[in-house]
Amino acid sequence: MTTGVCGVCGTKLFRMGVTPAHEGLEKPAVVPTKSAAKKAGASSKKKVTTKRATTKSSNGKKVRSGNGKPLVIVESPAKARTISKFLGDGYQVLASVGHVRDLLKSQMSVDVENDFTPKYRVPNEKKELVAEITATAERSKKVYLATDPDREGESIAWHVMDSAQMEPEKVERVVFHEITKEAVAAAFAHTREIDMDLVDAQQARRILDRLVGYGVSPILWAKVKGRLSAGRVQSVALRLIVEREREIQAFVPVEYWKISALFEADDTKNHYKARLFKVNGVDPDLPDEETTMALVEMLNQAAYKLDSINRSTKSIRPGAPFITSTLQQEASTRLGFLTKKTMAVAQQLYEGIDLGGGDETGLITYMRTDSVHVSAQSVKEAREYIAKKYGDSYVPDKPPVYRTRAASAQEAHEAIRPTSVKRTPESVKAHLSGDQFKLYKLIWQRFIASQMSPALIETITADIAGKMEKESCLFRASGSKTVFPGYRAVYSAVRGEDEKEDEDQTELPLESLEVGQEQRLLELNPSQHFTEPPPRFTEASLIQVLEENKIGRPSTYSAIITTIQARGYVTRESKRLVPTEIGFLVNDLVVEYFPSIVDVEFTSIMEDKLDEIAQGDVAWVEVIRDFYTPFKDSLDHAKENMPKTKIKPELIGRECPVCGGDLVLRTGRFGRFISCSNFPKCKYTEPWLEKIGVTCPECQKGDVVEKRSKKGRVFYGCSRYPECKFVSWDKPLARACPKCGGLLTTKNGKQASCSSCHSRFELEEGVLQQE
DNA sequence: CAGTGAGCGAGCTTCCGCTTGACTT
Repeated sequence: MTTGVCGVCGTKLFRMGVTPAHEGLEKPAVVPTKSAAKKAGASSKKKVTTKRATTKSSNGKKVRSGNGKPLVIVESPAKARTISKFLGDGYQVLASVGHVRDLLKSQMSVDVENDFTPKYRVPNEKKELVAEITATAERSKKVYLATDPDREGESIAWHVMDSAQMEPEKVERVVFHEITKEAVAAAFAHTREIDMDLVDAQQARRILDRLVGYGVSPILWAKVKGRLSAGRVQSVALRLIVEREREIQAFVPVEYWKISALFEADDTKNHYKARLFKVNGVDPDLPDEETTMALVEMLNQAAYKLDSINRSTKSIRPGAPFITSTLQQEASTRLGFLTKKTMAVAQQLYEGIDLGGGDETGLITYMRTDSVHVSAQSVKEAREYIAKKYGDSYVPDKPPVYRTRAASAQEAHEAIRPTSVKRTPESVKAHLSGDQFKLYKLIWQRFIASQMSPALIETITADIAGKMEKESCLFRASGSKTVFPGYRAVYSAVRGEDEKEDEDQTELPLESLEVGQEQRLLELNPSQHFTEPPPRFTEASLIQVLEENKIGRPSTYSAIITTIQARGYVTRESKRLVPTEIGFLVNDLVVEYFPSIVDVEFTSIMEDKLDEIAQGDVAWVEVIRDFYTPFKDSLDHAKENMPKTKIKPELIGRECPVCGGDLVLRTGRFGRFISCSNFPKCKYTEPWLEKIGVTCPECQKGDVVEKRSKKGRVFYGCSRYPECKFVSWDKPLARACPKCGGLLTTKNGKQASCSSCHSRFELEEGVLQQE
């Protein structure tokens, strides 16, 4: 229960924490809470010592930190800095930097014979941090575990407590959903104990993933080759890509025809476009040119008049503020960013940018989230901004309510939004890189738009009836115009986003038309079309499907893509994901021998079970046992029966000039090379030249190719070597320097420099941006 | 800064989710 005392004192005490030191010093160091007061009793009323703590910590220096101050643990260092500002000098805040302990990496570390007892270890790179937390906690009277309010956060809290050997009686669990002074104060006023049911749900998830990953991967090593992997998440991702590719391969394009027309009303000079909509009351069936032309002939003879006009106004609501997946999606389609880049740039915006004052300011809220919820404070700020900038009509009566889509959402964070609406993109542009600015602008606009009124679009549909000797037909013309832009004043719609793409959309002379009026047919335009296969996944569209099926989490979406590429299962071809030979092979084996694991339903069923564990309805060991018993049979069956498969080397589609056999691509000590498939009988080889699409700047004849030095370093040379000796460490670009016409090269794909006049240019996806 | 290379075979690889640097290439 929130008592008046709690709420009031929490707020009050909190304010002292952030006011100047002289005031804070006279106040209790610990915010008294119901539970804290009960347990800690008098200790919470002690004054903070005036001695300055020799803290600085977390920089690796062994320092005597704490000085009895209460210790607060959060997950991220950036959050630690913010919280520390709120809490003031009376608290010591440390970041766990994610998990501090995990199953030992080098072995299964799950004792399946013994109730699946996990073997946890603090990894080497975390030992120093855990030691610091241990030492600080020892000196602190109180430890607040303020890790994220979700399953993983609860688990981190428990692992921190356990591995830092904290005395349970001085530990309190604190959760907040927003990082505002008020929310943090309220959270400290309502602490609780660690929820072991939630921790157990995380353990079950962790152990199941280990059993699957470390169970199936070694079978692939034995049957296919080393360094392959399978897992609950990556194997489903691979399956989706492979199945999509097979759909595309199996797709047979079907021819169809469309007929559009140009009409003119009798008494106007305006003409407008319409499309053939019905023939004898049904959809036109035009499979080939012959049928189409026969119909065109008939349509030419018909008499037309306006049959009906329908006007309607639809209201289109703005999209919800960004979450990780939607941000990745939009940054991909609007900015052309890969997910990794989106996340890296967002991280920079989150951690803080120096806006000139010397201090770093976090520009956005946390970027790994699945919640569309935004704080009341930010909504208020946005509404004031919108009213001032655009007028009251752009502010809806009530703030729009958005529902979090992913049912598995754990709502640990807010949606991704600007930390202050007042920091408009233009006002901070000078302090941001090009990419930072673009992404910040996108996030800022999306959030503002999400708090604005719907756009009002008026659509007009006119049906023109044609009468032939026996048959009848109907043409339809439609048009739309924006009556009120609403949120689109800020965040424009991508073409075809909400209306079905309709190339026959027309301007609106339709307004002057009247029902019954005769219409003159000016021309008929038949056109040939073919049905198209579904598109290959992009990184962002794959993530969208995974998210809809609750597979993977915001923090791992980008890593999933990286993994399946690192294993060689998938490559990227002009931003689309394409399975490789080995990708097909591994997928088919996993689908055949472990069908339940790669079922898209699997994770969702698992999540339901985990919820039951978190509710305390079932013990985690039972859930894991129920899963493992049949899974163990699948493992044994696969070890026994899965065929040993050799990977065929890739054919390059040319014949061996020596023996006439097929030439194949192999990988050797110095990278890829071409050899004869009849090796060792035929020893023919030739180098594999990786062309980068640039002609040699020296001889103008050869292509620039990517090569590796003996030390493994990549360099670029001419394909006509040794005749032409052109070489370069930096990658040459196709475009010549706009200033002097010299050779442009790039080191990192982000900046180009000219090798003769040394001008520098920014690159965007390999394309030159004018300064 | 570069004209070769594979075959043997011991020992290694691997999961998902939370979070950032500190490292070579």
